[in-house]
Amino acid sequence: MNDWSACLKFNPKPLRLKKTDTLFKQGEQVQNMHLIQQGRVKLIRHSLAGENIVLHVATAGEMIAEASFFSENYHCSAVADQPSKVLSIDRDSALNTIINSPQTSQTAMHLFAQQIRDLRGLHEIRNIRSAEQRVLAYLNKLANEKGELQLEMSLQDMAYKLGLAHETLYRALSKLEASGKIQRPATTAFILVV
Amino acid sequence: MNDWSACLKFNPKPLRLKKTDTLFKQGEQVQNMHLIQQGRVKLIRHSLAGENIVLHVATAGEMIAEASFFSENYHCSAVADQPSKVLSIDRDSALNTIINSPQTSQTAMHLFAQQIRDLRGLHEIRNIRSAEQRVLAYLNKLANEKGELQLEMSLQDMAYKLGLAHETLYRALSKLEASGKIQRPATTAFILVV
DNA sequence: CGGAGCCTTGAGAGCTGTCAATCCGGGTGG
DNA sequence: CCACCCGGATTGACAGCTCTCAAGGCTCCG
Repeated sequence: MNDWSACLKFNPKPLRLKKTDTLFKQGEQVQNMHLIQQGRVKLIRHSLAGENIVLHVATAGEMIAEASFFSENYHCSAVADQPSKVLSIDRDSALNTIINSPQTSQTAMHLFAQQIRDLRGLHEIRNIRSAEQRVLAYLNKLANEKGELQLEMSLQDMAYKLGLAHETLYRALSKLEASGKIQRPATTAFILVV
Repeated sequence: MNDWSACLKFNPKPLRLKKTDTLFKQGEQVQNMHLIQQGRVKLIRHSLAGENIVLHVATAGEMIAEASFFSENYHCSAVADQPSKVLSIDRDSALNTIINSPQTSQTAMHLFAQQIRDLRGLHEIRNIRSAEQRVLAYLNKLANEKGELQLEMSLQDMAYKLGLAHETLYRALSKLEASGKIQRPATTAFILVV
């Protein structure tokens, strides 16, 4: 759903993370922003009681720490939940670039607006009660004009995004396929039938 | 959750809408952005088949048309679903202001980042399966440091945001009150008990 | 006074979440 | 090269929670 190519302007550094690798820690000074290209990163807040609250699970295509963009310290930690590829952007230089270049400033706002639209869209889809209809709406959103779709994430990630138990997603997909509404050339590839 | 005071820089015009009043129509040229202060506005897309798809229901505190910020035409219509108060900001002047003033540019990005954080937070709360726990998490998020909270929307709106049937929300609130976890001085006022 | 919209509560069906077991493919260490 | 392990994908069974449908009370407003 996202096209981060515009981010190339910000001179990103590619990173590779193994599971449990830490991207940044709560309280540290903000140095970078990150775009997740592949994998899954958990944002965790350590409470005083020692509990770890999962604030967010960021998946491929998401930008993290944009909330920290204007803050001096990270207010949560980021830990890879899977082997992941991340683009890292130096925050200060990005901030300077944005401030000094109206052009770049617009680009940045585009990215933000894009995220907002995506989140709203997902929110609306999650208001659909029926698992089958919800899944169908999501596939429709992601598919190209031919109705084809190669999922860029695991089915479990998709289930998470849709707010479904993964078992429920599997069953919904089976039913959709059985009723002929979709075809599955591969596990994570789909074709929507009119 | 939002503080739009920063928007005063953009010289907003206050509007009042009755139910069914149209804020803007799909296809029209984008002229304004809007902040909803009170009420509820539906974003509707008119499909070729003549169906009206509800893209989003925006409630108090939300900014709409920021997706259209960089687009020439509205790609959906906005209709008041309730008597509403809206702040209207001239899009071109806002755009100019933002482009020419690094300071204002940052303000705008703050607003966007804020929206993203809010949406993510809501998303995470909606991953909580139990209605009771979900409601409690939401109340916690909205309450002040004393645990007090005056809801700025109807319970039905809250149910919508949480992805619950309103009946389910009523029941969850009753149970929370019965078990002593919250108190309700008024229908839409709450006190969280430790 | 009447209507509209919101709040509330009841009853029942059905869908979804949970628990469990199995299969499968890729990656790793021996 | 092979056995092993881990995580994802599937499928089954079942309980329980949430949704839906219904009905009634309440408040605000014309």
